[in-house]
Amino acid sequence: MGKSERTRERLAETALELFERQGFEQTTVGQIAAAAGVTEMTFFRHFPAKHQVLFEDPYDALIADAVAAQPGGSAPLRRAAGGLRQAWSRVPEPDGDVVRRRVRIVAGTPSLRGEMWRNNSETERLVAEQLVRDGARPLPAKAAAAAVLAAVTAALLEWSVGEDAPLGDAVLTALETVEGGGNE
Amino acid sequence: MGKSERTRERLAETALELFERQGFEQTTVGQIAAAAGVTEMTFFRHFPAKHQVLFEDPYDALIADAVAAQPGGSAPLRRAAGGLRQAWSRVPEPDGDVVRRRVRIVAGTPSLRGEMWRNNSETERLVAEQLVRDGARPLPAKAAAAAVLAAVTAALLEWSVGEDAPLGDAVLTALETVEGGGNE
DNA sequence: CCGAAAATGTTAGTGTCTAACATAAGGTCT
DNA sequence: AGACCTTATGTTAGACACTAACATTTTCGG
Repeated sequence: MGKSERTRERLAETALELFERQGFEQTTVGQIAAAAGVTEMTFFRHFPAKHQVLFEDPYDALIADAVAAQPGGSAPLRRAAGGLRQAWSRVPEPDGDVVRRRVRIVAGTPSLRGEMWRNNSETERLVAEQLVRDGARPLPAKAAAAAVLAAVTAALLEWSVGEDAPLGDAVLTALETVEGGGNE
Repeated sequence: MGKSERTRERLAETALELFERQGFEQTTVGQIAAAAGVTEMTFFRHFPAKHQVLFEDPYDALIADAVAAQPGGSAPLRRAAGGLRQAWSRVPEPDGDVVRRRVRIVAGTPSLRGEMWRNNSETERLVAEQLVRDGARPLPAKAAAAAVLAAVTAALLEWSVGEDAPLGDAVLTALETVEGGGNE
């Protein structure tokens, strides 16, 4: 394990603690760096922006693949939802509660919610692309991708502030809401 | 018409032109202010942030009301979609092409897409609240609200970059995609 | 025309983030 | 172990978005 990874780890953990204690906006990058024993510049060498300490998800490719693996012929929304469901079943329940702590910060900070969405938009693009490749028109493809990802994101945010219901349940409920939404 | 409104108008128009010509990120607030014949400070007196020159929508309340007016008893997603459809029918087709020009900028600037989402989150909250008031559980309510608004937003973005199909068509297509998504 | 209120200007500062260059720390090979 | 190269970190300087406090001008009703 290189020195770089250790520093990165230390910065991420230190930042999370400070955010929890005094809020995201009230915490300066200088404080994080000092508390981790490095300089401000070093922080930006490891994370391109302050908020990026909270966003490290390699799920994008996984989701796009799962969408591609969905059976063709059904409606875009159904394919997208099915893909998300399958991708979800392959990912282990989040490791520790680090994910929850991070999302909790995001949920409580408006500017970070915006960042989360921006983060999602790459995934959204990949999913929509897959749907188009499978015969959907561009607009329905994008609408379906956006809707499904928004629902899952909503589930994630809701889960983070709740007590300790499993994340899997929240995600499934959200998917059922969009997918089976037409009939009661 | 007070002087304040005239200055605000001038700033918004000047900003839009500069954004179109050289991009949002490449345009500084100082440039906008100078081109409009005022100071940087004056800009921030009229708009709390640089990106806010592009976001002036008073639709929130309208949408929430329309959702509230939906017939009870059906699924959250259907109520939300119906509300959006109804709200849409009450709003006149966008005035000039100023809306399109603005959204086009947003569509082409990742950080602004994030801001757009953050802007939507208030509307999302109101819609979800209405759904809960009408008997839905919190999570399905939030998922439905997020999904429907995300779909409409996707339609808006797609419309802005397209040639000149009517915005109404795009919105209806997006709503049909989420609402009738279960069956093909 | 006068005076209060609103609009704008000035100055100074904080915080995020970038770029260029300088130093230190790590490991490799002989 | 010691020279050597790579990688991690430090330093300095600066652009830009935004805020706060105070000064100045402009507008407008009486």
